[in-house]
Amino acid sequence: MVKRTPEQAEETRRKILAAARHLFETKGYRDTSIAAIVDEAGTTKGALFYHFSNKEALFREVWTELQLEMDAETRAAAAAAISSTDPYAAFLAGTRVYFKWASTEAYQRIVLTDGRAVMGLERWQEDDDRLGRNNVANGLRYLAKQGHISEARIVPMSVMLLNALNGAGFSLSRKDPGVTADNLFEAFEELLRGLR
Amino acid sequence: MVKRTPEQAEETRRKILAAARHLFETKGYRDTSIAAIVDEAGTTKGALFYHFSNKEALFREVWTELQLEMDAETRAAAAAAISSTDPYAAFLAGTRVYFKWASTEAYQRIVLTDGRAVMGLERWQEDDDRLGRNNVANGLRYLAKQGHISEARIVPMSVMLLNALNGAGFSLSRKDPGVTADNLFEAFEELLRGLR
DNA sequence: AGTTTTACATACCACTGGTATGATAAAGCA
DNA sequence: TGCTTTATCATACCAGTGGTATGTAAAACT
Repeated sequence: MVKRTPEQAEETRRKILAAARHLFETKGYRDTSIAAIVDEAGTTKGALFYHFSNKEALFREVWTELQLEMDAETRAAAAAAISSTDPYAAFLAGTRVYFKWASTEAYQRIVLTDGRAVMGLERWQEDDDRLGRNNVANGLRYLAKQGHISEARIVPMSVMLLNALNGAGFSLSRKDPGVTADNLFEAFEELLRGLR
Repeated sequence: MVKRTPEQAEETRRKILAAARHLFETKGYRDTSIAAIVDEAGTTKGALFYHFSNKEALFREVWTELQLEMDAETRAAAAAAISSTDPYAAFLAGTRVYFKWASTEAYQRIVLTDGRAVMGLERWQEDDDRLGRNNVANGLRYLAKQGHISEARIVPMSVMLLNALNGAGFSLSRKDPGVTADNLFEAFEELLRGLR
């Protein structure tokens, strides 16, 4: 049988995505061959190239999947932590969750490491802007309205703080001596609250 | 003629390195084939694989070359800027130079983007520690001795500040609206001086 | 002078991402 | 219901890739 019902087709597409995500997360983009993906998914190259135009497009879908999950979780955490006493609370809750993501091997491999190299810089920046950076910028905008940070600094600060968190994630997973998750995040909080 | 004098051999090795560097900088690791490198270098695959064990080793040499150049320049700038009035002066001078490097396409491609993806994380971290991060950590150690920053924060802060600068470099070269080199670096300085 | 070693050049190979073609069952239509 | 079309793959194939094996000539050494 070669033709399936739409539900069956959707299922094979899902299987391919799952296999690709698993392999990209554990072995990285370069060391994951199309053959390995379809093997793990239990299908063939024909199916893969029918559902995805090429390896890079498949990767981009996995990338987006991860980013959307991260985005939803951080936004939810920030929204849940809005406080009337501490204006930093919501922002810090969101960044804390992001930091947790940035400490996972999956996020590091797919988003922070391979993402930049595989997708061109242009595309990576486009999409990255929409998610991580926009969230940080929005958080900072809120703090700026309260007068805790300069309005003109929102953009540069959002870039730097987001990358600071990325670096913190790498540092944690590389087990730098004397570094823990709390340790790192407190340092980040100090960095943030130090802004005028 | 197939065998050359040692000087000639060193020359072809140099040519291969130069061609590889040029192509890695402009096209990236993945889009640069061995054939293209030896073509630009005016030699053959035999020569390349005689001088370098594989494509990754060749890349790592280019990577190290760039890092050493950056390292020398930043250290020199920091040393030249030591001031008796402002304890931050030397550190800021060094980071300013590093920021300049982080804004170039070459450094972004080779060190910040492809380096992580090509070399494994382990190797990248090893070498990165020796250079960029160690310099930042030393600068912070100096500030800590003067009491401008907590001793316990040196490691986490060095990671985060270095990555903040990397992000700033990307932001600049991507021409984020309302962002300039001075703009970004002033924000970085604010971030640093805000630390207790 | 003869032998060994260095510095390549060339031919070759397994594998890769991607394409072209073929096959078959579902869906649309008369 | 029968016929055609089309969606969903499976298979065979291809150009290009990083890497290896082999050949070879000049330098270096004894």
